[in-house]
Amino acid sequence: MLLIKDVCRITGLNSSTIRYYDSKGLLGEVERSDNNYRVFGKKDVEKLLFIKKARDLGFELEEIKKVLILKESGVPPCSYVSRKIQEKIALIKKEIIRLEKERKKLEDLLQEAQKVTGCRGKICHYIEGLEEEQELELENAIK
Amino acid sequence: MLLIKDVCRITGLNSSTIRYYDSKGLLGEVERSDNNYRVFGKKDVEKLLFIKKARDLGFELEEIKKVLILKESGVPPCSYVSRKIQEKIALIKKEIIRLEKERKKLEDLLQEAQKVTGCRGKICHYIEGLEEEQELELENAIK
DNA sequence: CTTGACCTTAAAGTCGACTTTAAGGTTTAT
DNA sequence: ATAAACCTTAAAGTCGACTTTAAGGTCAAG
Repeated sequence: MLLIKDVCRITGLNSSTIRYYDSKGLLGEVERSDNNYRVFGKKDVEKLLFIKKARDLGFELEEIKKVLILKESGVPPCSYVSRKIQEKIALIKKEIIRLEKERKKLEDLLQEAQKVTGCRGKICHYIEGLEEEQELELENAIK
Repeated sequence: MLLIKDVCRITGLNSSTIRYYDSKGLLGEVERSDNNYRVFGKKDVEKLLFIKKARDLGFELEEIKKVLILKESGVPPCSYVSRKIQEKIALIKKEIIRLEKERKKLEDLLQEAQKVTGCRGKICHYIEGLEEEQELELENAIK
């Protein structure tokens, strides 16, 4: 019913992205016309819109593929999806904590380093953090 | 004074990583022995420790290279580094906000979807978010 | 009959920071 | 003399989700 450029228009996806998804097996069997053009139906468009949303939620193509395959084979994918969403939330929480630590580290560094007038440190005291402890170790290691 | 494996021991870096940094020009001119082995001095080890710290703070190799080159040519890299740190803090803030939105989105999705009993949606209502508005558009687009 | 707008595939390129592999040279100990 | 433990380079592989390129087939309009 639809050729690839129509599907691009409807979904907002790039034609090469759609072919890529197809090549990765996310669309199952896509119908072909006599001249070997892909012919997309309503189901295909639904799948593509689904893929787009799932990608936007941070799902990987492999995860999405699994969902689509479960669905295709009559198994409700909801529990899998629900679990994945919970995993993603957990990962995001972790990542936020990591970033907040990172941010604090950088802010502290900036604060500390700005107290100093002029340029200190072997290369740059902003990054080296003014420490001198490693000095001795290094000297010893070299000799 | 030091061969690469000694530098690995001191810095905790992999030998191929050190060679990689060298190949990218981060170490400047590294001395060579008669048999063409790299011979590292105190300065080189300092640079490598600096690179390690900077990488840990989220600096890219190209940024670090610039710092090292500034330093080498006698220009204090501090103002560049300070600016980069501020940029990184800004990026991290943005990223945290993005992740918090993402997290809220996923949590809302989970909450909403769990109200429903059984499996709804064309593929999975967890991801599709129960909406039906797009339905008509799609129907029209196909015909 | 040719131009332009479609469509196809396979393969390579992109991003960054490495890691791995292949093929080989050096040095030290046994 | 040979094995072990170093060292070297260039090139390819890795991760994921694409994008781009090259080379070519199809189809309708002018």
